[in-house]
Amino acid sequence: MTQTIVAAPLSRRDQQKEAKRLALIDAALAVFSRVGFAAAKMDDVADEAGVSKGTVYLYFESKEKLFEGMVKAKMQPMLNHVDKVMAQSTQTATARLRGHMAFFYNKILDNDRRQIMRLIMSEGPKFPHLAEFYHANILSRGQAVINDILDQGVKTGEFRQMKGHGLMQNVVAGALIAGIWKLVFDPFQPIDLDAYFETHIDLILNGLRRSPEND
Amino acid sequence: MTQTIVAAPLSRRDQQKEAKRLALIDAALAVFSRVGFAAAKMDDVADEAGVSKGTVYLYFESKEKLFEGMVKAKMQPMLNHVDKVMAQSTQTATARLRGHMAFFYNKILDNDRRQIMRLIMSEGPKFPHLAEFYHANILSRGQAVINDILDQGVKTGEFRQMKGHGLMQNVVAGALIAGIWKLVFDPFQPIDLDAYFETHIDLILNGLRRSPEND
DNA sequence: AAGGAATAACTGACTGGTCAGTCATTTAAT
DNA sequence: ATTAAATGACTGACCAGTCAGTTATTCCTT
Repeated sequence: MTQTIVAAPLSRRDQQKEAKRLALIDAALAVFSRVGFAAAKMDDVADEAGVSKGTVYLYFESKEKLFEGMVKAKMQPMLNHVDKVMAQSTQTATARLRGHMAFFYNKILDNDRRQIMRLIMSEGPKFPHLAEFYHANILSRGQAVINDILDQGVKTGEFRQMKGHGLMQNVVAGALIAGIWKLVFDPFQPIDLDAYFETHIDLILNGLRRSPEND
Repeated sequence: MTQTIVAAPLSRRDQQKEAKRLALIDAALAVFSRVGFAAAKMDDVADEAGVSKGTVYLYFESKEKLFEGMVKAKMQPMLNHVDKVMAQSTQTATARLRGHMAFFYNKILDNDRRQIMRLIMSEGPKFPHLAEFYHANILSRGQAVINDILDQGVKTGEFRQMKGHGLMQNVVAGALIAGIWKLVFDPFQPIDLDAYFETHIDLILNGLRRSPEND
């Protein structure tokens, strides 16, 4: 007998609804990744999620809302991690930067998130809402982490003081390009992400490092 | 009286045709940039070029061919420059890298080419032909230049020897991200390309430089 | 516990609008 | 007069979004 508890009961129905919502989000990512927003068919999303087209509209009021909902849902889990990294200030800045970048390559550049990154670049100008959300929630947090690490490095003397306009973008640029390259040019010239990562971190750490010429 | 010369006569008609072809290419770039490939209407391209839709099909056999033709036409002029840079080996590698990057920011990242870059990223996976063309003709040339400069730098002792997988991508990544940022996130967080360029070249040159720790 | 009403979830045929590509006709250049 | 270029109404396919009808779940009564 189900007791009437204060917290949400989460009935069979609600569980199924939630599962279906997730299935729709996965289907949407798959279809949008494959063909882009404009060419994606709601029927295909429905098929891929194992429901009829009408059902999609019970969960998302339009194709645009589906797209936005999918991006938000897929990005949410990233946000938690960021705070964790912020708290690691016991390590050296060098170690933190390396650790954060490694996380970036492993988790943010996994296939799902790579696709979303590409979709934001493709569709961003047509969905200012979405570009703004992505900037406010994802990018600005990433920026905060990198800047925190860079500031620490300057304080400890690990890194030199740089003027810094666009420093954060330059520090992570290599990783973003790796993600894009994988999606677009890998068939013609594959890259090995592990080796690429080492080059990236080596180049950037050395670029940031205090050195005789830069005092 | 038009004499029958050996070289092409280039009649009024041919001139007009050529002009119309260029107008169509400009119109295509404008429309595709605005809405992407799938959402672009041939009618809009025709309007923007000042012709009727039927005319577009006299010049390009399909929407896809128009897209491909536009990208190729807009990228062709870049190719000449590259060879020029290759020949500048009298300068130091540092100066050449700086010069080439400056060119990159000024010319390759101008608005037209930025848009094309974004279109390649967006539509590349759906147009393998095009991604391949872009890779074979544009990227591989850019790569050759950068690698040539890096090799020279190592020989002269300006740069340290790096293992180098993905080195070229990492060296130019900052510039590509700048272009994308301008198109997608500038409304929310503008970047100043001049200051950004200085940060980029400073970080990379220092990263490449021989330094006591890296011998 | 069973039957049955009430409600929520789901379905897919249909509609209205859109658009790539065609072609009979018109206009312009030679 | 002949040939090339351009037009735009038209066609056929396609697809986002709707909604009347169907099925599954829950709740209520006895």
